[in-house]
Amino acid sequence: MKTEKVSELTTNRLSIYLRCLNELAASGAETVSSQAMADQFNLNSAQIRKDLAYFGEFGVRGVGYYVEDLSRHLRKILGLTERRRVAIVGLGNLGTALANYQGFDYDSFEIVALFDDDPAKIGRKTRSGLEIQSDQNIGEVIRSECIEIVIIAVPATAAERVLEEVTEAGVRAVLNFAPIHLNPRPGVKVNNVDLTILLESLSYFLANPSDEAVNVHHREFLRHDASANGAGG
Amino acid sequence: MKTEKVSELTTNRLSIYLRCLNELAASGAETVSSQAMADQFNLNSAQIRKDLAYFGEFGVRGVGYYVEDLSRHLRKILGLTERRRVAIVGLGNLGTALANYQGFDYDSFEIVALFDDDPAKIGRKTRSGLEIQSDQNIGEVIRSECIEIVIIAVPATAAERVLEEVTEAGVRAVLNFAPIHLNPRPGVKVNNVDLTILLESLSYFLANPSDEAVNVHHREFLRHDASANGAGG
DNA sequence: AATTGTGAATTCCTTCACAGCC
DNA sequence: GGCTGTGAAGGAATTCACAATT
Repeated sequence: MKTEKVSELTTNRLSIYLRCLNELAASGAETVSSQAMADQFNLNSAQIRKDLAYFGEFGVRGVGYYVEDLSRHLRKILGLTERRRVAIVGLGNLGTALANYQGFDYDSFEIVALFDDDPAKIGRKTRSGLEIQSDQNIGEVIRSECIEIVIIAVPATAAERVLEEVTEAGVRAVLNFAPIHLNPRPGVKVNNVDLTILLESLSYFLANPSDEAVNVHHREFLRHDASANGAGG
Repeated sequence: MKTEKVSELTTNRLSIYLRCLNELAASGAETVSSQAMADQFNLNSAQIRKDLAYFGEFGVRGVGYYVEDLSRHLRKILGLTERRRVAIVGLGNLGTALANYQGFDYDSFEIVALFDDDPAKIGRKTRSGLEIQSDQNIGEVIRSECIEIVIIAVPATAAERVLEEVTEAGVRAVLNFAPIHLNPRPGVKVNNVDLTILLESLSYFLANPSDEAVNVHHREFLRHDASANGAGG
């Protein structure tokens, strides 16, 4: 186990490995080798071993990794053993979709508050029964509800101010869907999903034919991109 | 102007520069220096100059870049001078939100078809008046409507098959929101938005306090992922 | 004087290759 | 024999620093 700083490229891959392990566990596999995982994602087995080695020695030589055991370790490393309270700001199309999205792991992420500035929306409830609140109260509610993660789904023009407010209230983790570069203060992390960049990247690809498309794809996936995605701030 | 292969990290940044130039143009600025742009996004001015230099010599020494001129070049490079026809597959919460999303540049991206496999949804129209079609016809419609980009917003279990079908129909650019790793065939590009990875990355950050948060943030944003990115696949 | 364009240096990330262990 | 963990090598992306240009 090393103490040097771990790259976000590495930690993002941990999520991918965890997903893989979940599937393996569901299919009844007891152990898995780094090579087997690497094959699934078209990446290098040494990279998987190295990624894991930043956090400990989880494998057994000659055997591989015990699926359940490694899964438990990764969940711990990723902080998924605690449930994080999440708020969504901006209940337009995207915000509403996210509020109703069934794909989150509700053991790890619980949406507990919704904010909007449109009086017509305030007081409405989403399918899950959660009520949309006035964004006048953001700071107060974030504190009282112990919200740790905020999803920004407001227009670009409002995003900066929202970030400012939630940061002021102590939030240190933000997922931003507004197509704008946000400058968080030190100690605050913003992950960006920038649909404009993602689409323009496809446009570039279509406009500039290349014969190495697959390799490009794989590299970018496994680095993210964070990209997340996409885009980041 | 070089002929070597351009990294996707570079081309994604072009989108960011273009957005910056749009704002500058709106504010009436005639020229801009790489340093001025770099300041806005907390990145290195040499990187901007180098990114641009892959595609030509757009600047004037001692002056900087002419905003309108560089903007035009970037739009051309990114293929935004042509309008791409887009389809969305899967009209759940997310797909519907995307179908109604107002943030796209409609000069460059036009949503022209919606597909779902739920008989209850087929025939319904979105706010924009576009009708949801049966996904039985995906291939046929993609060809007849000349669709170049497909947005996958179906559950993870269905994503692989959708990719297969649209690829078979000739689509080479895909934006995937399903939380699964897709293996596109050569010549097909898939950009991924993996909300699971993006959230888990925030969870990791919260679980592992570090004092270098801001730097990490900036680096990841400007590289993306990815992420798209967030996440990629 | 200011700013670009770029070779060189640096930093970061990935892959190789093998010793060590089961 | 098979597989992990990792030092060393290789490759890629960023940043430095300066010559070239207006």
